[in-house]
Amino acid sequence: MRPTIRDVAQNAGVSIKTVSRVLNDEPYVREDTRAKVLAAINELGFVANLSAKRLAKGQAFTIGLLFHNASWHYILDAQRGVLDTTRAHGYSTLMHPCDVARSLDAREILAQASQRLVDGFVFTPPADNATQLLENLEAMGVPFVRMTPWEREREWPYVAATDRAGAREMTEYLLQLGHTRIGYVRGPADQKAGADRHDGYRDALATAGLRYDPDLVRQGDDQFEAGREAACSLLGMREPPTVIFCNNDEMAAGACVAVREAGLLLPEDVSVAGFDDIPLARQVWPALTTVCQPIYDLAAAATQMLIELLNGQTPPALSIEIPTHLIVRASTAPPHHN
Amino acid sequence: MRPTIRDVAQNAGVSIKTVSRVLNDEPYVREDTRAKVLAAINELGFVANLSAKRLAKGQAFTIGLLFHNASWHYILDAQRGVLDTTRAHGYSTLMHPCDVARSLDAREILAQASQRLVDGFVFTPPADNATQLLENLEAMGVPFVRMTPWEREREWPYVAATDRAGAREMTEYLLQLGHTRIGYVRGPADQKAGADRHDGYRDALATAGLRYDPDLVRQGDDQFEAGREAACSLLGMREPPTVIFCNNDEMAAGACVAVREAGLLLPEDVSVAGFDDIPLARQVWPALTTVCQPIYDLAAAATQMLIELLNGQTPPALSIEIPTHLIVRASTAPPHHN
DNA sequence: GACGTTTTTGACACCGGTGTCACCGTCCCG
DNA sequence: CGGGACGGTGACACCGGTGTCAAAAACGTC
Repeated sequence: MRPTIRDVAQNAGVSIKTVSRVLNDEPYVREDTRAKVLAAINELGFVANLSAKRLAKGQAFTIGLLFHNASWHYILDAQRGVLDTTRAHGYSTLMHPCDVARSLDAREILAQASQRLVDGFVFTPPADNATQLLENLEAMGVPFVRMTPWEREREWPYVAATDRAGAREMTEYLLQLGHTRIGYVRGPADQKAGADRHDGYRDALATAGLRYDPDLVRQGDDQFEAGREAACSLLGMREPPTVIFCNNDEMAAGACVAVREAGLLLPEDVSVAGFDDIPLARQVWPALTTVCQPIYDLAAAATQMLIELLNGQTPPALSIEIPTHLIVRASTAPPHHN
Repeated sequence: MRPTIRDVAQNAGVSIKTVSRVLNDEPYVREDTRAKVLAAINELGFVANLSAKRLAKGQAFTIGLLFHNASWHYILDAQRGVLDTTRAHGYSTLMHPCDVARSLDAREILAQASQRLVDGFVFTPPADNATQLLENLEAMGVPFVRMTPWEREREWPYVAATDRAGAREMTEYLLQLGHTRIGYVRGPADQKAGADRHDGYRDALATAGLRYDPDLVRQGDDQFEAGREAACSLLGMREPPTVIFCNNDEMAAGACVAVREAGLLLPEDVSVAGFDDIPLARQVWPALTTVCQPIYDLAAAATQMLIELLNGQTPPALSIEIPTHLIVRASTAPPHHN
């Protein structure tokens, strides 16, 4: 049998409460008592039982990380950001791939909170269509932080990248290269981040005095295949765009394939740009010009904020925006004039 | 306050033990009693507290998933396989990115078991150099299953793909295309799976009556950059290979870039082949010829086996091999004869 | 109706920690 | 020297379930 706190107490000749004090670095323990207890702990090889602590404290010391689609590359970075932060605070992380918009999954999420499996949640996008779920969590007093921009009127905490500014910067760069017909592949309709990027694209066009042309815009679901299809459709136009800017890198990789399949040269005939800067962006040829979104930092910040909320502290801010930056690689070039 | 089992008992007019019986579908509860209890549960919105159950049962109902490098694409598939299986059995999964060969990380893994955070572990490769850790776990009575081939003399359970046969099949396919100088990029030296694949490569050469030429072999660490460097080195030889077969897809993607950078056509001048069939294999251009390793199934099988071990059952087998299969895409072609 | 067997139920200890509060011993001060 | 403040400690209830075991109820048999 593994030793318990009672065994340690007996071995050290003190009460269990005193052992507990030593374990938790509480004040009011004399130095020599502390030493006795530590010696006993060492001698017995005692390690505290987390389940007992959780029960007694009424806390799980665990946060749930919700994400939609495990095939999304950036999830790995988000996971690392969350895991590193929780670990640093002595918390655990419960991964939960799910679709927050599905009521079945929403019920399961609420159950995890009810079962005291987790103390709070970090949502990665897309989580913009789960108002009902969020309201339920709020009513249950279960805190959460979302990794996605959010309208201001709700006081729900979030951490986001400067999506709009990032997309504007990319579009300005493309305009500067000389492109005037810039194809755009949007993300899912229900995602605020995607909408913001789209707005950034429009901002840059407007500033440059160019008309926003809906014919140059396609809708995708952020997956590779959607990027390929959207690009294929854009390239099939009578007057196709000279560059295709996608809502994320995975779709941009798909667009690259579509360019190749159309028998065109990349980037000489058509340029392609992405968003996110996931590892894939460097692993395709030519490497993708993209907007770097520091997902690890976003995730770490979201987790930090959540843990502060759990500890009853007031985080310095309930919304954080982390800047993106343009990364120019080889998939973009000035337009080909024939 | 959330209702407890005592509230339910009071509301239903029975003892807490009877409520517990209903919750756990134990026999010896009269139908009408069960109905009364269920009604009370419903009325109060009672959900059992998992922490209490864990303490009482002395089990965490959680397994730890250990993996080395979160940037490896196949980790996502492995995660899904593990998560789906644990969830189906009412278990949770604790992700733990770590380097099992580092003693600091090994200590943390042992601590997780001591703290009763987890009941057992699934190891994803590389975990071939952690004998010390595995022996400690065995001594503590903490079960584990490894996703990697393993020598037979140790009775440690594992789940693996048919790495050797898979690499042989690929090499035979390349030979059949007409290649005779087949470059090979090995995986890390301490991984059994990599060694097996290398053996499969040699098997096929031997069967075809070709000499194994160490000059055509490079060593990589399974990352993109290593594949690029290895391929670059191979292509710089006086008589370079006509195809480069890599230990995994990520290095193969790197090799593709090296071919491009050398100003060569892929696959007309040089072919490239990978192993694993991760999503990346379909997202580069041309799509990679590779060996499909059903990682999801491997992970699910490993988890299933672990849970059976935890429940004191004897799994049907303590080692499982899951077949791989060749996937021919566009990155391979007959050699260019000039 | 008495009795043995099987089903159904409850009292209560227990899992291994934490929180509350009373108590003891010192020290300081008037 | 009495009394208040405070550092240090322990007794014990408590967190919310599960396991044990004995008692009660239901059932069948003669």
